[in-house]
Amino acid sequence: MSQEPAVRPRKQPVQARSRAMVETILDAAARILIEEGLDDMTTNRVSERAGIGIGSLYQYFPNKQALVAELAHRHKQETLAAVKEVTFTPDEPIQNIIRRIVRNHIRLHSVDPEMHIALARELPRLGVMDWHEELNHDIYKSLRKLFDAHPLTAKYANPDLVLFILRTSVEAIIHKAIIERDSDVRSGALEDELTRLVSSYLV
Amino acid sequence: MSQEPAVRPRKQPVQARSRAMVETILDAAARILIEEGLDDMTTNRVSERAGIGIGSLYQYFPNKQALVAELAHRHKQETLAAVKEVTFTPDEPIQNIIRRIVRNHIRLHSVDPEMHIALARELPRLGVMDWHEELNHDIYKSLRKLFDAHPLTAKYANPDLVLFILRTSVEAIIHKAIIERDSDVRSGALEDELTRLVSSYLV
Amino acid sequence: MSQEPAVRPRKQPVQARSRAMVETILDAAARILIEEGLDDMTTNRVSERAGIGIGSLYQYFPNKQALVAELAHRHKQETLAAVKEVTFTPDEPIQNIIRRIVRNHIRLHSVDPEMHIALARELPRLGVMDWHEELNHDIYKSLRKLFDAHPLTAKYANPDLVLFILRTSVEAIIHKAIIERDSDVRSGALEDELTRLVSSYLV
Amino acid sequence: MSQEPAVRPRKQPVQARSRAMVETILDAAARILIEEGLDDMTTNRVSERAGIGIGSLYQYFPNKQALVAELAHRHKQETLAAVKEVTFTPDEPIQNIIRRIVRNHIRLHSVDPEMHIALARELPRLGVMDWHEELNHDIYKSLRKLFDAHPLTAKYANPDLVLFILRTSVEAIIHKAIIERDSDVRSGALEDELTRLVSSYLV
DNA sequence: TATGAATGAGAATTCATTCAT
DNA sequence: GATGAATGAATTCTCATTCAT
Repeated sequence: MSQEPAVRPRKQPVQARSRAMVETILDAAARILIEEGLDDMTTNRVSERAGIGIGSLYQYFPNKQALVAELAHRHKQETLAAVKEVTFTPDEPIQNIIRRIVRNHIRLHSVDPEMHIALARELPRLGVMDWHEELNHDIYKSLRKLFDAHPLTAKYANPDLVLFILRTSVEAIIHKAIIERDSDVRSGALEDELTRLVSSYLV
Repeated sequence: MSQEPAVRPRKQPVQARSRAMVETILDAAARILIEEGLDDMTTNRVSERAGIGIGSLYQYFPNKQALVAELAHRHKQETLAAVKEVTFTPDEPIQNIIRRIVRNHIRLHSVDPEMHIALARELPRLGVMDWHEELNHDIYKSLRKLFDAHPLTAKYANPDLVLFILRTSVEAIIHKAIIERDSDVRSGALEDELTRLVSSYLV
Repeated sequence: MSQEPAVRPRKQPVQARSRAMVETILDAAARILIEEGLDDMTTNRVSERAGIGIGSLYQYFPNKQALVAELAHRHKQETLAAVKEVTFTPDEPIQNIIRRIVRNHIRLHSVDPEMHIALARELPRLGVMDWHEELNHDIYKSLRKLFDAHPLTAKYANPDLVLFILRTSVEAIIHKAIIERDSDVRSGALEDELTRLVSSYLV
Repeated sequence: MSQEPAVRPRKQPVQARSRAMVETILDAAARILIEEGLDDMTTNRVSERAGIGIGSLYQYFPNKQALVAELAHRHKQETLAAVKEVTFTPDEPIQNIIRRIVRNHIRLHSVDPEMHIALARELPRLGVMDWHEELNHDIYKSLRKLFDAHPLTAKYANPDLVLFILRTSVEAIIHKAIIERDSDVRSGALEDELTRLVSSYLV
């Protein structure tokens, strides 16, 4: 408490420590969320597993909700980061375009499947219905572009509904296939079939 | 004890009261579940909203879990009751068959949409993943029959995956449409598009 | 409710029925008390096991406490009924007298050992410390007479303490032997040793 | 971190606080147990009387059972700590030996009589029948040694029963005398009489 | 800044007792 | 009288959050 002159590492990496701590906390939270669910993910257990004090956790997250929100946010970011916006030119064969969109979306779901499943399982009751939506935003934009660019749109009385159907089915199928049909995902069979589903529906 | 002329079934007061109480409890529970979620559906709040003593609730439901289970069970029964197994003859136009299957499934989800949504939101974390599955069983059986009866099957290398895709997409689309696109459901537009989706994919 | 003339058995054995009901209730209570303890002997369980309505139980016993009290009272009565006050003449060999006292007390504890054990286990916390005392009253009186009749008393500076010691030891030994050393009780070995203990101490 | 001159053990605040809290809780629990019994010793009342939050109680005792167990454990430890195993040589006058054993056992019961009484009153129904047994273990060992060392044993057909009788009577007499005959305990009269009881029985 | 002891509102559940039928 | 459905105070225990050190 008196004169500890040049003892402390100069230029204390406060930010670095903070970041590390946040990382540690989120890792612990993620593992518990995935393994035991949101109800058993108590803040005390998280801090314990993270090897830090519960007080420190509250230094970085004002409440449990914020912790979960950050978990979801991170997952979304990581996921979206893995996605390249699909671009195309109107004269490109539509099959190719669709296949690229589908492939992109499958990859998007493969980033951290465990977390994806856990969040899909736990978040609905937090009123975070838009979380999934946002993840779908990319494919939505791609499909939208496809619509607007191609003369297909004219064919449909209710293009909005068509888009809704495509989005929803592609999303649900991939989500469930990741959990239940891993081999089909890996083999490319899922990609083939989804491409066919969308293509045949659109054309 | 002998001739009581118009012996109206006397409505055994015991059973009648019991049933009424169970009904009251389940109604209260359902409303809270739908409006506020499973976490806020505490046994005390349910009894309070039902206008009965907490002890009475436990007279009929040994624990909270049993209450939720009965809610889910009821919903499943009511839902399945609304479903007529779709039958058809192989020479019938496939479009018709598919349309009937789709229509049936839409009706199945329209029984008590609020409860359907609430259960879909809350049950996953109770490990009741099979609940949705069971509800889908009917459409699954119909689609399976369609497969087996028609010479379509031969066309697919992986008929199992095709079936999975159809089931999942139809289910997810209807589920979400009920929530988000009520007008399309009512207008029949959803039925049209779904029929088209399945038809074009299968043929 | 109207005219059921000579249907009811004339001279309705109201009292008999009441008695039978009380008996049934006490039997059920006794069994549960012995087998599961006072905490698990809920009034509802008792009425259920007795095959009667809970309301009927409260017709005869104003509260749970009264039920336990009656159980204890009955046991005491049955026990004391099995005891013959030990009488003797001063010129009788003291060994014989002591043996008869001891034998009497052993028999006293053998009446309904299970209930005896159960009550000894459960009653202390109800503040019924005097229950055991009263049961000992008989041996106490016998010993007291022995003291007063024989010239032994003079020998002791504190005859009250001597009596206390005898009462307490005989009681405790028999009580515990009934539970733990059944064979010694039956073989008469306990009687022999207790007689010796008292005799050698007194003379 | 180097030379802090008179580094008084700094009294780790953590441990000190924890200990104090545990002590406070146990004190409150003990008082309620003694004064009102186990049934009225609710966890909330204990925490209230201890002047702490109920949550704090559960920080140190995982459940009510653990609290009672610790109370019993503490009492046993304190009691046993007060006892010096009685040793002797075979040629020592047996009266002396017996007197020392008796005296020892009396002291053993005098440690915290209120708690001793309360535990004896409440523990039986928790199935903790061995608690008293263990406390008696010391006198048992001493008596056993007396038996094995002296040629007395040969005299008895059933030495085991004799030992049982001695143990049970000495234990019961002391236990009850502490409650009912405090003056005799203090005056030494009890010690005298007990010595005489055992001596006359054994020789 | 990090800590973790302390908190207390609130959740699930039990059970002695009442009273309308 | 007999019944048993209904009651609700009371009990054990959890967990998000605070704050003194």
